[in-house]
Amino acid sequence: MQKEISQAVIRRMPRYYRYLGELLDDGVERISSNELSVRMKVTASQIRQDLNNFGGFGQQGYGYNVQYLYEEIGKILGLDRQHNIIVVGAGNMGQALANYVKFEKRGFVITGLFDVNPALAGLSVRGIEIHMMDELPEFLKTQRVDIAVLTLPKEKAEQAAEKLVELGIHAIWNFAHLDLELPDDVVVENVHLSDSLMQLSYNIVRRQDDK
Amino acid sequence: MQKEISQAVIRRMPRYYRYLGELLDDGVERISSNELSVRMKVTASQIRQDLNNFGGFGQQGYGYNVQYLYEEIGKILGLDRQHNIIVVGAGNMGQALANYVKFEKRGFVITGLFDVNPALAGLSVRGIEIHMMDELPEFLKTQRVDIAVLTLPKEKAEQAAEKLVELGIHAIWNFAHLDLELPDDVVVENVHLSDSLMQLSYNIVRRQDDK
DNA sequence: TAGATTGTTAATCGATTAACAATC
DNA sequence: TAGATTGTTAATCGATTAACAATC
Repeated sequence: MQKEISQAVIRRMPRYYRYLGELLDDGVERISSNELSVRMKVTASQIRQDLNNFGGFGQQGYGYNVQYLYEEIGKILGLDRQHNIIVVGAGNMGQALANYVKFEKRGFVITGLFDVNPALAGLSVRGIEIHMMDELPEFLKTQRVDIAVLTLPKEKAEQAAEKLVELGIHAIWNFAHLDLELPDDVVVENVHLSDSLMQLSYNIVRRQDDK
Repeated sequence: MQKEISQAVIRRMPRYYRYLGELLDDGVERISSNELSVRMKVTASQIRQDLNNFGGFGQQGYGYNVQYLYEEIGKILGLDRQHNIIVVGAGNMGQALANYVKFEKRGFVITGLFDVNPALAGLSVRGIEIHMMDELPEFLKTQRVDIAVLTLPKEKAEQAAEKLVELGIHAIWNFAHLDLELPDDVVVENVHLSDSLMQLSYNIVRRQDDK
């Protein structure tokens, strides 16, 4: 088992990936930690320190090859493989995510939508069928699912999460406004939109008070 | 001007608010930092340290009054006032957010949707009209807008953000997949969904590799 | 009053930044 | 080779945890 890498570092990796992708699009071939630090508004030291958690991707006197580093970070983030995704909760948010095609380019493929609302049964979003929750066991028997996106209201989310884990799901992208209590081997990533909005609100109020 | 409070602390405040709200719903009158720490899986020390950034809300030998603390954190987060919001980008994500009524309960009221796509002109979501971007100056002249939600694709987002700031917007909730370069007095809160998904992906891959 | 628990200071831990020897 | 820039160790800074005196 490799040494544990702090979540602070992990959180920065997608941002590096994004900037390197832009550099690649701009036809930039090599970049030094210093140049990159100016663009990204972080220290060059942090960039080198972060990358060296995963390996020595650079070369003294030269810097980093953009293409190579981009691909390596992609691999670190698991973007070199396909992730099959189901969306549990086919309301507005679930449908919006299902319609978002950019994820697919990165290997995140939505293969099914699920809901409890019978009014949605048989409908589909961008060609992806909406199933009822009771079809889930059969669905998971016949195909691999790597990630379940949880976009149910919080009253239904806890129970659905437990069901998902019971059926063998090991990764949940949780949009419900609660902390899921699940076994340790289940990976959960939370998107708490209202927390984010409150943070914004705090910063607005503070700016006004400071004046 | 009060002393600067770290963003690490701010990020935790909405979570305290959520747990206190649940306690309130459960009819709990008082709670000690220790009891709360068990529920929230953080240290009691951190709770007391965090809260004391804003004031002494507790009482020795008693703990914290749930109702009182809930309200005080609400005030800190600016939930005691109304925030008028416009959504710029009336695609799937914009419409999903406009349909999400829970924000309204916390004082975040969406008063208009904007887009550049003429096909959407005149339509409305949950009674909120979709305007064209060129109506924005007039709209902002006639009513107060505190927050602009940016749900445009990244190619259009930068320009729209500049326009918004030019027209007097000081707070942006940014869902576009880029870092906005805006003046210091503009508050930006980012929701980078693909970053979040990549973090999840990283943790999935790592768990598999560890085995 | 005695017991409980805060508010706050001090100690520890971890993350960031600086410095520089290694090396391309 | 000389110059540039990494990889990595050491120093600093900030955040978290522990401890305890203050006090309800």
